Amino acid sequence: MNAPAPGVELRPTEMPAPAGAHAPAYLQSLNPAQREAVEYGVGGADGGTAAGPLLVIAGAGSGKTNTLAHRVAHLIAKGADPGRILLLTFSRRAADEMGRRVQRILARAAADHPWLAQAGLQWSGTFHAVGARLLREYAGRIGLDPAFTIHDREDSADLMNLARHEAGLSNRDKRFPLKGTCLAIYSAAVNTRAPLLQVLQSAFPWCGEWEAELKTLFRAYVQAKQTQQVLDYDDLLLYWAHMVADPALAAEVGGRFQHVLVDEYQDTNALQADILLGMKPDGRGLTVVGDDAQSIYAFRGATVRNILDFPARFEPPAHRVTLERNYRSTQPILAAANAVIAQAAERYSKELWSDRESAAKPQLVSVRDEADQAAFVVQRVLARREAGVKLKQQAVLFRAASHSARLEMELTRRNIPFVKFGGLKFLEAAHVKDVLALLRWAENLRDRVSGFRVVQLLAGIGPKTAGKILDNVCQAPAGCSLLAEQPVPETVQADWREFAAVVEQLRREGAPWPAGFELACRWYEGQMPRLYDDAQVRQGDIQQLARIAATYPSRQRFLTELTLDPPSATSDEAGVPMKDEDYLILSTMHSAKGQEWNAVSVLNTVDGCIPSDIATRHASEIEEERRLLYVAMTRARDSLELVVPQRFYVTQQTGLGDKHLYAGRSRFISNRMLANFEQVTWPEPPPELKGTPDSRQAALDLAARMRGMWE
DNA sequence: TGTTGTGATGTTTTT
DNA sequence: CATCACAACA
Repeated sequence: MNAPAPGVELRPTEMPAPAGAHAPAYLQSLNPAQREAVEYGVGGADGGTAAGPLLVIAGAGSGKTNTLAHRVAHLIAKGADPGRILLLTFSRRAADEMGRRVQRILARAAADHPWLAQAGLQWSGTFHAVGARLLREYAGRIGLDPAFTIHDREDSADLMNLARHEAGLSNRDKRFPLKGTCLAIYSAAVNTRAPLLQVLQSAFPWCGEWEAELKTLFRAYVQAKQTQQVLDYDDLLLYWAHMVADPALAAEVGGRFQHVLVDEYQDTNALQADILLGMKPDGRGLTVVGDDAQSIYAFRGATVRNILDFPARFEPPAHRVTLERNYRSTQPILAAANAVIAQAAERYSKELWSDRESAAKPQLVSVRDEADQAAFVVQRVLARREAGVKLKQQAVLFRAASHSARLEMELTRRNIPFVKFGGLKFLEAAHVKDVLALLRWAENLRDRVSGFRVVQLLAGIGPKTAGKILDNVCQAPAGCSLLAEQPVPETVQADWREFAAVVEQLRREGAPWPAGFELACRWYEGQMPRLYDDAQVRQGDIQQLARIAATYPSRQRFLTELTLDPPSATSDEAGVPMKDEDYLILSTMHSAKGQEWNAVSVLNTVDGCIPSDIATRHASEIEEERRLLYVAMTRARDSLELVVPQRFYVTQQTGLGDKHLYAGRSRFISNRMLANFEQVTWPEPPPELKGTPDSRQAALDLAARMRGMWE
């Protein structure tokens, strides 16, 4: 789908630092390329003056975060106003980390300029979080209620479903796409800014026949969101983009920020690119950083073209700096990772190198099945801990959240603490959503999805009654919600009155927080035993939520920030372990982005898992899976092992059968690459079998050869 | 009208 | 296995 990438010239990054460098002491630790990225366009009498656009191509482990942090600190040290720097990161976690580093660098610089140590970034976060903040501020001028609530993906899907039913699309003779699919299509169209038909043809070909109906549905969905004053994730970007498409507002919003810096630019989409261009049309003050080889969010509309085409979007083109020196991984690990990415259909001329010599190649470990895989990983993890590597410095990565189930059982059984990132279900649990729906409805009575959910929690109220109540409440004049006087069935009257009183109290002006949470909880706990058999277990989650709620200053902040930045980790026990406790990291490959560990184990390096068998329809999807494996491998500093179970169970199977598949090693580790790995079989084959051909191994080799015929 | 059971169907990654 | 659509019951 893509034209060949523009070549990125190799430049020697290992030149000695310029003699007699006049740079301040806090930049001495950087290599020349990094320093160029930090200092480009900064300087002169007034360092706050914004120079032309800058693109930093930063390979994995090339000190990208550090470089960006130095650039921010340098800008501030040279006179830029920290309150007028906008730093867009991929996650809240990344934003916090960046803020800490900037502080540290400034503290070092503060020896010369004591006032610097106080400077803190005020505008840093994800595109979505910054968008939400700007939209609330400008709400009055763009026709939004500043008290709008934000729907997460599931809420959005529920609203889509409502619209879907109302449009009469749910009972056709031919099956209409389900709510999740509808939302995915809508979201793809919004984020890629492409016409619906094109989105359908390229990504949802089986829904092509429904174009007209989908258009109708999306019109209804947008209408519903607007009357209810709710925004979905995409709206946070879409409204922002439209806001800066208006010249006057664009000048105002863009002018607030002297400098805009974007991290992980390879994972931004067309809408985000338009936002940046809207705010900084000539690119002055704009810095983007990323690595095309690590683009792994195409499923969310991200396009690697953003970073590839960035220079040419400006006149004169953006300045480009490439960071190729890797400080993270040992040379053998890097060689293996380079070999994997070298197979990519579209190659970008960038080859990472490291001077961290090591004799240890990454291992390709053959195990019998997933049980052995879990046992193997646990054994290795413990061995490394004995050797002094903290559990926190070790990570186990996998393609899909469910892949770690076996390992989690084993860890629990052996009392090894762990924290799992990605695939979090905490906010998706029905009871957590119930409580949030109550709070969100209290925040915004027009939010139909929340209201619909919470009202039906009462015994005796179903969809029909709930619908009527919501209609009445929405039509009531502002400020008088008439909650208590709803036409509920006789049997529900008492319960309803109690419920209405709770909502009224939550809505009262200046209701204290987190006392409001307690109030909502107390009511909800009364309903739980009736709703769930396992109310006891679920109550624990509610208490967990209460602890989280208590850390926010207000209900609005709590609701907004929880949907935009849900707790990223779960552990088996309630809550994240104590900070000083040691625990093993489990993470999806996606959530591992930007992180690094001393030791990394990759689970299920098997065709069907990576690449995922549901992502092999399109060549471009397979390419993304390849980059995903590359991202996983480049997280490792000293030790990397890819585990290949010869046999693994089909995760979702009917009944109690032991349906399993024999799958080969991931196609991304081709035979030619085997020299980059040390091949290990675990457990070690018993001595009497050594030398005799292992039938299973032989069979697999043949299979590989069959596949190789078509490479 | 509301709740509960049955059979069919999709199924990853995340702001 | 979880969700959805629909049919049967309270």
